Amino acid sequence: MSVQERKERERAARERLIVATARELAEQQGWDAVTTRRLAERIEYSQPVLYSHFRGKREIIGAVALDGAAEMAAALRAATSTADGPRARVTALARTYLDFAARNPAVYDAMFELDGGLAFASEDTPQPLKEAFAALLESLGEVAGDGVHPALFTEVFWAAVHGLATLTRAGRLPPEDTEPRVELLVDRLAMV
Amino acid sequence: MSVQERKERERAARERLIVATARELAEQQGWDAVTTRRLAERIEYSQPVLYSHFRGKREIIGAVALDGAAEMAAALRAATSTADGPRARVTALARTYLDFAARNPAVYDAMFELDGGLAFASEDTPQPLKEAFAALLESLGEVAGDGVHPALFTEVFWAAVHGLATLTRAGRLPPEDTEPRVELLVDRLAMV
DNA sequence: TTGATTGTCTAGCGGTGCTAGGATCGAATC
DNA sequence: GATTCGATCCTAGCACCGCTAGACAATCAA
Repeated sequence: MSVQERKERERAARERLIVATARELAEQQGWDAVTTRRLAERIEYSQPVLYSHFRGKREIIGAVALDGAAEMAAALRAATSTADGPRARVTALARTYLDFAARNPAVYDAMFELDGGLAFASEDTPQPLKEAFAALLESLGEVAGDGVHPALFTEVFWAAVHGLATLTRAGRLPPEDTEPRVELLVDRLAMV
Repeated sequence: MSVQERKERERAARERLIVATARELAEQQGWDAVTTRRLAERIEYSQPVLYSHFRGKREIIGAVALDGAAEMAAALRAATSTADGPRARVTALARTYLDFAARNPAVYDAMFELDGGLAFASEDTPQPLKEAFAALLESLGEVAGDGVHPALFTEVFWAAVHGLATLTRAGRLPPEDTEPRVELLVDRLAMV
């Protein structure tokens, strides 16, 4: 019995290795560089091994996205917990969000730009994604304003920050003015 | 001399055909389906012909993006010109923008999601892109509010609408509540 | 009519995601 | 301890991708 358990442990470890390596490679050289061959070579197994863990490349991207979502949720929660007052929490939230996107571009892409085969905004949305959205909702709901549904407000605020993140990273917006943009956004949207 | 002119006309027509076909194919089956082979087959020429017009696939995407930018700029201008009052203009602008993105997803992707090799936010940004941004700036500058730089306000508003467009299309946001989102956004951001 | 130039196509390169089928290895049985 | 047998993994290969070299045909100038 113990033999089988050991095998399962090793298998789980290898799966984590695959996801971590994919993420690392994506952050280093972009997702285009994450080919099944390169990934297999880095983990020192042959290509088909990847397919014994994941249905295909898209599922690997999805796994990276889930890891990222959990990490981001934790970062957001940490940032908002140390700020006092609803207004300060929202500012910290926005800054942390944009900071995460800027520091982990490949992970952010996996979460929101690429197709990782994940379900969003439905019942079978994976827990880490719900968790990340809940972290947003928690702080943003406080400043939605009277008569505005917290979820609706969160969606709009999130969309705005997401837009800033992606347009900046894609070179559509010059990165220098990020801070005044955040201030303007919070100033106008948050009804403190 | 006339012979050469005819050839140039035919060549230009073929280039337009390539771009239009690429756009059509992308809207029908997504950009993944736009391969150089399929595209060549559709225009009834061999693959290398494409490379006598464009450096590669990315440049074809860029051409579609430029077409789309001109079209979008025209749509935005048309929408704002028939609305009266700054507030109504901004609402019309946002609705038209989201409508364009929803109706032309592949073109929108070419403009903002994919790499078309275009320069943004710099001197050598192609004219149609500048034009589209100018159309945004024209209406949004009116409602930026005192002491807020119009360009900064435009960037933030644009990012918000862009976020709504992409998150909705990627299934990250349910599409039903688009209208209340727009209203909330205009309500809060526009200082009428 | 000849020769050069322009235009286009066939064929092929190295790469991609993914998979079928055979080899190998380790655990359980005799 | 030898033998069976099933799980595990790898080699080899498929069809497709973006892109290009070089052969070929059509057109023009002399």
